[in-house]
Amino acid sequence: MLHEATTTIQGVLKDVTGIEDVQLTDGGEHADLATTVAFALAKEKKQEPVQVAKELAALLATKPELQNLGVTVETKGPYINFRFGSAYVSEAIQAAVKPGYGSLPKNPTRVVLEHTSANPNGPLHVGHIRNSIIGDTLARAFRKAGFRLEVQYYVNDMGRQIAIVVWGFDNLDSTRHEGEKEDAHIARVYIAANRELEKDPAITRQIDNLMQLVEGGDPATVKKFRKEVSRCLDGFAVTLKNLNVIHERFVWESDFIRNGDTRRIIGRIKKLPQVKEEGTLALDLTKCGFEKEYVIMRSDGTSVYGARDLAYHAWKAANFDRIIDVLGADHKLIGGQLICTLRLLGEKAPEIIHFEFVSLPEGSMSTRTGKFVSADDLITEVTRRACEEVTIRRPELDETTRRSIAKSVALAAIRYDIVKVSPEKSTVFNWKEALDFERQSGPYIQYAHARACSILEKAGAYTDWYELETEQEIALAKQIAKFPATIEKVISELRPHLLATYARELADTFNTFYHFEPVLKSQGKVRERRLTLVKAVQNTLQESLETLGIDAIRTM
RNA sequence: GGGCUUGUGGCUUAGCUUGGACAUAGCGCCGGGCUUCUAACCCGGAUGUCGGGGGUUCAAAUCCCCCCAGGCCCGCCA
Repeated sequence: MLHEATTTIQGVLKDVTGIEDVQLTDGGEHADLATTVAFALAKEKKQEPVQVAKELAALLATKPELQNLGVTVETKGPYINFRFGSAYVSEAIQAAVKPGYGSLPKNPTRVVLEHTSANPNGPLHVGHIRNSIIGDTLARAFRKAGFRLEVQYYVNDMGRQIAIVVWGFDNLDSTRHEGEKEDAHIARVYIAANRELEKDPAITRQIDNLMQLVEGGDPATVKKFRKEVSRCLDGFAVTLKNLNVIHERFVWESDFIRNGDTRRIIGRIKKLPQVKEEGTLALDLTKCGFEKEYVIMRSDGTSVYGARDLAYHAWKAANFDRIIDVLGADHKLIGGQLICTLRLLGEKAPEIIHFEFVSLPEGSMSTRTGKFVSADDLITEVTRRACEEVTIRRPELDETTRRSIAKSVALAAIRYDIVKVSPEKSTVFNWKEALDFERQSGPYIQYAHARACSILEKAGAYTDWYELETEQEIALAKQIAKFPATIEKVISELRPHLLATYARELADTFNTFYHFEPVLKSQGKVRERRLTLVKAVQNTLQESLETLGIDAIRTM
């Protein structure tokens, strides 16, 4: 809706001004869309901007494209303002009441999206799930935008960390505690092993040996690595399911050793003019602005992470049209090196979304030292708090229903709290905010949706009526009309937090409407058009919430 | 030391890519609203040198330069 109207206005502006790409801005309270093109034209024509705007607006008003859309043009000083008419509003509502509103036409582009990919040496913590939630929300937006998408988790199953875990299981007391979750068990052994390693650095040699054995394919060692990594992934699966995060495929790093892909890509790297073979195998990437050389192979002949990651990305490039990775900001340098190397090899490079770190008030999180808040603990605590809240608000409901609502509310609180912040901001984890279910939260948006559901349920049968009248009705409809353009923007800019902002603003607008415009108590056409509008907002909120990976519950 | 990045009312945060109309909203604070469609809500009020300083421009939170502060990175770890 908004997208089409914007394109039409831009087209007309281009015809009239001759300027190729006239930017339209949100008009705020002045208009639905606005342009400041008069400033630039004024300079060219050596006239006053106000005068130029006036003349331009008069000319624009005669254009049939705008008249057909019902767009009115006016000026306020040098600003040219466009306001959409009733046709725009009623068309928006007609579209918005239909299931699947906001979906974009099918797109044949095959996209692979990698996210989370945490090392399997301990449970997912609140830093890791920032990755999961950004990635999963983006994945949902891509699906909604019609793309063919596969979501992958890259399992780093042969890193040093895993060797340390395996060493711990071989050499330390590592019996699993009663009821201990697998990933928590792995972390406990990993932390203990690191303590030993600190006391006795000679253990490093045993770790190196394990790494050589696993890369060489020693069956007993490979089996041990696989066993512990699998157990950790079983733990992750529970956490990810609770967070409503979905991966289509888990891709194991070691597979790229076993199937020969790593060897082959190293062969190709050796032929590059930038290669440096001096004990290690490395690349000179000064061409891309990197001073440090990029090491691919150790002097003992084993590959480093970068080599396997190159093999993985070459495989993705061969099977998909677009590659998107969600990675922590600590991967910025190696991400750049990876892209540079893939380009040198003539391969498609990934688009990487980096997000900044989540730390604790007392400092950075660290699996190695056991300083972290696990995602499981977060889920448990937020769910407990949600249960209390539901019990206070809805004592008449049975326990099963209350628990079910609390679970959805907790998920909403966690996912929304994380996705609403721009990825480039580093954050400090805060229990008070995590446990807040009020404004600017997921539950707030769920509540607006449940409220709309409640009205519709009490309304009974009505006939759709798309002609709106009052200021509040029209404001709400215009907000609803922005949804498809928001999905489009999320995927073109790879910024899922825009959807979080949108959904919250839609809930705000609806709540204001709710308090000023009675629906069920109004009569005749007014009642019908308001019910139609409530249906449209309910559906748009539902589609928004689902794209955010949050349950659009009907009562709470 | 070098690179990347962030800095917006007491706290959290949008806007910055694409410069324009009084800088967005929440928490907290002050005042008001539940016999009325779900108050996880709404309405009103106070609170800002948009880190600091230069520059570009008719116009800068937004672009450029310098400085300050925080985060991340600079490994034959991943």
